[in-house]
Amino acid sequence: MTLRHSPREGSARRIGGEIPDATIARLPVYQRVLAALAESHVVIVSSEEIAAASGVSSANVRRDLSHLGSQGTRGVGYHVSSLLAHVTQALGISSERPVVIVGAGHIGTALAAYQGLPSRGFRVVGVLDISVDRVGSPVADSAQMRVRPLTDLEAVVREGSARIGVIATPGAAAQYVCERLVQAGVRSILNFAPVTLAVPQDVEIRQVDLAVELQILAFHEQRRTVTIPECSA
Amino acid sequence: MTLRHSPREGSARRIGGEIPDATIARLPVYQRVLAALAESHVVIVSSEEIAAASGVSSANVRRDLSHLGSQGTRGVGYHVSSLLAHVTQALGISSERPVVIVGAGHIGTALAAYQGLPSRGFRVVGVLDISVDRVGSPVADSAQMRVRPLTDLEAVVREGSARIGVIATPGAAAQYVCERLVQAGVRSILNFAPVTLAVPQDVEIRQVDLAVELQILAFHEQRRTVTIPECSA
DNA sequence: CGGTGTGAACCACTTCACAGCA
DNA sequence: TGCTGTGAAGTGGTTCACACCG
Repeated sequence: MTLRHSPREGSARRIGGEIPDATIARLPVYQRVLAALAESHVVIVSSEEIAAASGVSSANVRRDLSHLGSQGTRGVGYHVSSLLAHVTQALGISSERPVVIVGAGHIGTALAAYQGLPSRGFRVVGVLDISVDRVGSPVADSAQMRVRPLTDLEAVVREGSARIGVIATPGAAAQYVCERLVQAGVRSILNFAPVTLAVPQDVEIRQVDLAVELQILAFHEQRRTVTIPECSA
Repeated sequence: MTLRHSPREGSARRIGGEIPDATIARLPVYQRVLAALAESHVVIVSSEEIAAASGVSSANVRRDLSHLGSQGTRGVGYHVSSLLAHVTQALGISSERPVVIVGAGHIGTALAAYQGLPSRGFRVVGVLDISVDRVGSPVADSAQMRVRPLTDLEAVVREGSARIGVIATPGAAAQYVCERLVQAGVRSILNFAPVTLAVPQDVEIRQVDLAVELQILAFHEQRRTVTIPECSA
C-alpha cells in the first residue's frame, strides 16, 4: 500500500461526487478488466467475475460500482461496454492529460516508454534530466522525443499545460525538483524518489518506493519463517 | 495505497507479533528517516520530528512505535540509534534476503541497479529475460552480473535460495512467469505487470502499477477542476 | 431463479486527549 | 516541564445478509 492521502484537513468540501478513496484506487483496475472483456467481445459480466479478475471480493465490487450510480441489471449482471464507459468517465479519462517526467534514468524512461499510457488518457509532454549525457538522446528506443535539459522545466510545463508531474530523480534532487514543478504550476506529483516531499496542501503527492514494497514483502516473509511450523491453521 | 493484503482467511493465526499491516507499511519509512538522522549524528528525536519527516501524524508515529514495544523516554523522545535498531530488527533486515528479478526491461533494470537495496537487506541474485538481445548483457552499466536466460529461472532461484521474486515483464508473460516462480519455491512476489495474478493462498503478492498511480492522481486532478471555484472551504 | 443494490454489523486504523513518568 | 504511551472515541472501509427485481 502506497501511503499518502492528504491526511489532514483534506476532503475539501466534496460537492457532487463522494466516491471513497479506496474505491477510486480500484477503479483503474476495473477499467483494465472491463477493457479486456470488451476486447474479447464479452457483453455481460457479473460482480463475481469482475471480482475474480480484480482480486477483490464481489461484495466490494458491487459497493464500489454502486458509488458511480450503478448500471447493473438485477438477476443478470453489468453491461460491459456501458459499465466501462461509466468507469472511464468517472476517472475523467475523456481528455488527454499532459504529464511531465523529471529524471531520465531507468524509472523515468520506463514510464515514458510505457505503451499503456496513451490508452489510459495520458500524454507525456516532456522528459527532462540534468545530466548532459542524457540530454538530447531519444526518450525511448525508436521514439522521436528527446530528453531535454532541466533548465527547460518551466517551458515544458507551460507549453504542454502539464498539471501532473513525475519525479524519477535520485533522492537528493527530489525536493528541489518538486519545488520547481509546483512553482511551474504542477498540482499532482508522482514521486519515485525515496524521500518525503514537503508541498503546499493544495498539491497532491503519491509516493511509490520500490524498496519499501520489497521490505513489506520481506516482513511477511520473515514472519512466516519465524511463526513456527506446527499449529498451521 | 497499493492493493492486496491476502484479503480472505489470511491472518494465519498470528502468534507472537501482532503488528497491524498499516504500521508495517510505514516502518520502512521510519527506518529511512532514522537512518538519515543517525547519519547526521542526531541522538534524540521526538515523535513530532519523525512525523514531520515521514508525512504521518505524531500520534500515529507513537502508536506505530508502541507496537514494537517502544523504547522512548517520556519527556524526552526516542534514542535514534536504538530505535533504528529496533525498527530494523522488526523488519527482519538482519540477514541478506536474496531476490530474483524476471524481466530486464526498464523497471527490472531500475530495481537491479538500485543502490539502496543492499543497505535495506536485499541482494539481487539474478536478473532473467527471455529476449536474446538482453541475455548476456550487463545488468547495469558497470556491473559484473549479466542477464540470464529465462530457462535458468529454477536454477537461479535454487542456487540463490530466493524466496522473493519480482515480475517486471509485459503483462502477457506475467502469469506464466508467476507460476514458474511459485513452482521454483518463491513465496513472495512483487508484480509490476498490469495484470491480476492468480496464486495459491500461501503466496503473497504485491502489485505496483505505474499507470494506476497516475490515474489516481488524475482523478483528484479532475475533481479539483470540476469542483467549482466558489464555495472554497 | 439469480444477481444487484444496500442497510446494518463488523473491523482496522486514526485521532483525541490525558495520565504517567523522566 | 515536556513528551511518551494508551484508553476511548471517531472514521472509513469491508463484509454480511437479504430485500428487491428483471
